[in-house]
Amino acid sequence: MSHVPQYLHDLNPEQRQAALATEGPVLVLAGAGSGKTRMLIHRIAYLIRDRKVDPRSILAVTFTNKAATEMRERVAKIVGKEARGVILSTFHSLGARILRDHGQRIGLPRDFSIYPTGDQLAAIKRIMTEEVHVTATKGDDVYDVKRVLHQISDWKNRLVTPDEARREVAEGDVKGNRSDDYAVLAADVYPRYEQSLRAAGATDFDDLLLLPVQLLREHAEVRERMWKRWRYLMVDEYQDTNGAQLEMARLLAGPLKNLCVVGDDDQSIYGWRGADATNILDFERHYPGARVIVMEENYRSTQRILDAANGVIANNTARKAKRLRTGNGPGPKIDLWTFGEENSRAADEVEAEMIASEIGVRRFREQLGWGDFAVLYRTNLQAKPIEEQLRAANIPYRVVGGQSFFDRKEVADLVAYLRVVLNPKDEVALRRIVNYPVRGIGRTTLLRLVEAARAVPQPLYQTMKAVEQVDGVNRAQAEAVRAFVETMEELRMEFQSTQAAIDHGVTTNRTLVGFARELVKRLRLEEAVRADNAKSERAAEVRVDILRDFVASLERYEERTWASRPPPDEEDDWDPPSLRGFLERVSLTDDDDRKDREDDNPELVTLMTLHSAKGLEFSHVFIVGLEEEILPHSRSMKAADAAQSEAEEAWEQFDSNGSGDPIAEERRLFYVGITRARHRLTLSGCATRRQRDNVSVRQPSRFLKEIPPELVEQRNAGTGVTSLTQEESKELKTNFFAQMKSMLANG
DNA sequence: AAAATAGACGTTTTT
DNA sequence: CGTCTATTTT
Repeated sequence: MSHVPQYLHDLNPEQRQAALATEGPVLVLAGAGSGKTRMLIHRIAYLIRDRKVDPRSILAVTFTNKAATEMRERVAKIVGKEARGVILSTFHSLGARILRDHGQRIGLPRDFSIYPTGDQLAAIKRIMTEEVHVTATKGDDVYDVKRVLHQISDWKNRLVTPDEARREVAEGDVKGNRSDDYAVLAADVYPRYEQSLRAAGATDFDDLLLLPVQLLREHAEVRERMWKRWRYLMVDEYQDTNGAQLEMARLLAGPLKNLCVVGDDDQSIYGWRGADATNILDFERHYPGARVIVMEENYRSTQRILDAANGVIANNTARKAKRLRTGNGPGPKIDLWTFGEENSRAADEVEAEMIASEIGVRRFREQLGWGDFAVLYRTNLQAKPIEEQLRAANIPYRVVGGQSFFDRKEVADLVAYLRVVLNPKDEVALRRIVNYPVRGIGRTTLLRLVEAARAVPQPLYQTMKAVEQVDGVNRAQAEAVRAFVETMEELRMEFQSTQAAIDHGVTTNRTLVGFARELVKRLRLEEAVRADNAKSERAAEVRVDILRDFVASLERYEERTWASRPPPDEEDDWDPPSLRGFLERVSLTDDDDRKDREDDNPELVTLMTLHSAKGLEFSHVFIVGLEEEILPHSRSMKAADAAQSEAEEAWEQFDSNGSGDPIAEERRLFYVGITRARHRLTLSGCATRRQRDNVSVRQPSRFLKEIPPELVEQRNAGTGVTSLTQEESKELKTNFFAQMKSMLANG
């Protein structure tokens, strides 16, 4: 360490320390905006350039593909094309990769399917009705499929096997609470669900973590191979790891333990998905002798914004004490806006309009681009009024997240066909397409086929191939099934020869996209889409375009994969385009093509949830809907209440600061939102809000009073009449504003 | 088996 | 309110 390379002078002392600490376990507690990505990039560059480490022995895990891509680009800027060898991926993609290469050892086919959430629900629902014999009606409080799935997913994320789950439930020890009907039901469904996944040659998201852990635990040769391959591990956003990811990191780090984890316990916002902030808090216990580096210097925000953030987060106690500081100036005060109804327009509409016009004015006065602005909200629903007002004001915007392109019915149907072509055992996909487009294979016929398949048991597709041996299927129906199987068999053969040609480097004109187009044509999928939308010509064309867009994304995948082909001597990490590869991307990276295109355009106002905003920054940030039941969300409030009354029943002290406290997580979410802002932060809330067809009265978010009042400039917008009587609405607003004021006074 | 009509139902966050 | 679902009708 006698001489420090030039490029490391871009780092501050803590960042540099972290970048240079390449050997052994390292914990980097990196506050928001403290340049942790920058540190990681330089660390990777240092390993390659100065420690002469083979790039291929470096593995860096991030939480989103977007973060991984960005990191790769930035590393490439320093070290050039050598960056290619570094594996940068998400835990889930890494898991998929390990399973693809070694999953056969635990009985998983190479071409396994990945069930997205909708398919998981479909599978569980079927098990509930067919096997457990309970009525799975959506919304039914006792048998809500989603809740069952959530419980199973929670077990899987904690590496709890079906047997252990059953025991857990029997002992009444589910999540520290006493077990309820739900857990009992879920414990009943869990083993059957696992069985159906295995029978279908399928995994779900959770399996992409769980199965690699199983594989690594049980197969020493695989473990050792990984250890030999990856000698330097980095995990970003470590506070968001769940039990399975914790274990996967441990197994991969092996005896060498060159594991550098980076995170911020204050930004742990995925508890609902099984993430456990205790993982980062306990790192030093898990890895004795770990080096700990704290990065508190913030390069992003003004002092006022940081003071607000610090003020809010200080109310959480189960945390590593950190206090962000910055050399940036104080900056403008934080705006706090409150809205009431105005001229009978709902307050949330007024709020949205105000934000739209403010963005317009600021852009003009401060010479900014649209891309300098972001509007953040708790739930995707809240995007709607904002979108409407931005559109009305002719402000270009993009909405990040929300329902994915791949959840669109048109796309999901085509994906299902591709999945069956690749893996005919994939029953959820098969059932989705068996009568789409309509081909005379109805409910009854399907039921007979399923019964026959279960009786053997064998995959449904297998039974369909031998349809004439199934009882109770008449000739016309059998003919329909036979025709379907025949088409699918032809398509499969065609696919297999296409894939084989590609794999063997035969550069004929055979492409996957060519095959997909043929499939669409042969099955008349575009016609089917038009038929489904017969009422509106326009809607039909939009949907057909979506379908074509998806096919085009396959084409881009193929082109890009060829383009990224490395020189022959390092080709062992590269595979030619494959349908399996494409489908894997489709399920794990929510449509990166589209994101790439949008990110290239900086001239758009960004709308997104607080969750999606993590890791990003904007000059001007608006956080809307700062009301009780939105932030904190009503669901978290209910969960907190439930936890509290349970504790009271058990005569225990309710630990409102435990890292599992739902309200504390909501507070962190707010903290994440605040710290996205570089220059100016605007918070807003409504005194009333329209929901369904009635208007509800709102209370200001409790988190607002945690911001030191001297940082805030308050503005009350909205006067005039409402659909309520003038007096009522006036009173309502007076109350709201009075509350707001007293909070600020006491705060 | 498909279409049409009535009805319920719900609304967190996402790899 | 508007989206999806269940039931009924043809």
